[in-house]
Amino acid sequence: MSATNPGPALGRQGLQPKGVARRQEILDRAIDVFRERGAYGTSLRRIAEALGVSHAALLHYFDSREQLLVAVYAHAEAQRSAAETESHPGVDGMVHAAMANVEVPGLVELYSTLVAAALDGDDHVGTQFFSQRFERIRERLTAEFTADQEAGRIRDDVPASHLAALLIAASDGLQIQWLLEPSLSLESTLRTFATLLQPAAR
Amino acid sequence: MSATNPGPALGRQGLQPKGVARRQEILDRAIDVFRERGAYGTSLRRIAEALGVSHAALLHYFDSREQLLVAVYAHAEAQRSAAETESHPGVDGMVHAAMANVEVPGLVELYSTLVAAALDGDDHVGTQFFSQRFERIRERLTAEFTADQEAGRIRDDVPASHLAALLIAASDGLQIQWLLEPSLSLESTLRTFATLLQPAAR
DNA sequence: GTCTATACTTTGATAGAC
DNA sequence: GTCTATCAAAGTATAGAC
Repeated sequence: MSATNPGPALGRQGLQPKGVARRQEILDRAIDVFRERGAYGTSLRRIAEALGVSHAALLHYFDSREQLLVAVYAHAEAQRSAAETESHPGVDGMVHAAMANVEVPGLVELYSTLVAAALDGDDHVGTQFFSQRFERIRERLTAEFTADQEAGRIRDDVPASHLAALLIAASDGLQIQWLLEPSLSLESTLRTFATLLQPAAR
Repeated sequence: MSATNPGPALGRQGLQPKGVARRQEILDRAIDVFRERGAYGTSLRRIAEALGVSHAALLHYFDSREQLLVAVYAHAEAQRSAAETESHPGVDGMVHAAMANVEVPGLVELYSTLVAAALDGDDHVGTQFFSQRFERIRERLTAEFTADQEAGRIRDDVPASHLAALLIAASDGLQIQWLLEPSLSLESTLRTFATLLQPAAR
């Protein structure tokens, strides 16, 4: 998971600089709530209670609960991916990100919950966010894989775009499987995917 | 996704044969509700309304809403996987299953929602169900891949168990990405995974 | 602009009547 | 076995204090 731009529209529009700053405070604190209690029992009132404000106050900065949750996830992702993504490109970066994700309690659960909600037919906040997020990461990985193919570092008999989508899917899916069965090695299983990309030996 | 045994404990215990039959009726009808409205706005009262009963009646057969939803998913999965899985083993079976899943409105959303909830720390009904489901499918695929490796049909320089977990993860993740971006080809992308498994040519 | 107070609606769940 | 009644919690929306 990575992001270079948290994107706009993840909060109520037309806020003053002071309001934007306050919104950051809310997001910072809200993340802690998820670290403590997970994503399940995290109602607006719980988050508000942890912040020492009323739940209605949160809706002054976010149009809905879902918008707040998406903003929280985007904020958490942006906090790390700045340096993380660029330092470890390709498969290696995904391995590092995946391992970092599963160590933050509630983060994968939050991600999975929001993605599931984004699949709903109606237009949710999450639908646009995660569609764009998937597309952005696919494009970045496709470019990297294409370069790898041209340099002969990985096999070139498969479309780079397919490899990009597969790697994202594998990373997301393995994080879930690992949380339900920690005995399987998230790292080595993901690295096996990298092995599959090696050019036909000999 | 596959299942040979829907498993027990997906409904209130100690029901009479007549009650079990009624529970099947409820599940059959509940699936239709998901086909029509998706998983999002599917409350107990909505399902009950479609059945012509009160929401409290549903809770006579299921301990909670989540238990009902898990039973609905297990029922939907069992309906098809009986013949589906055995006729198409290995990667081919997963491709068929994935393509069938995304064509049932709300099914992937229901699956993703329940899996996300199963990640919660507290013991949910879904936690046990999906843990066992993942383990069962991983074991089946691992056995198939191991046989393929011994027969020289796929490369044997990677653990079959890793390939099993990767394939499940890729299938689950790609279904989600496809629902958010139908322009990418679910089938050919998944088949690319099969290509990666081919033994080192030449 | 920021926030509290308050009320409205839906929902999951329980208890007890028939 | 099913219903009605009821409850607590939650998301949402509005009015108004400061």
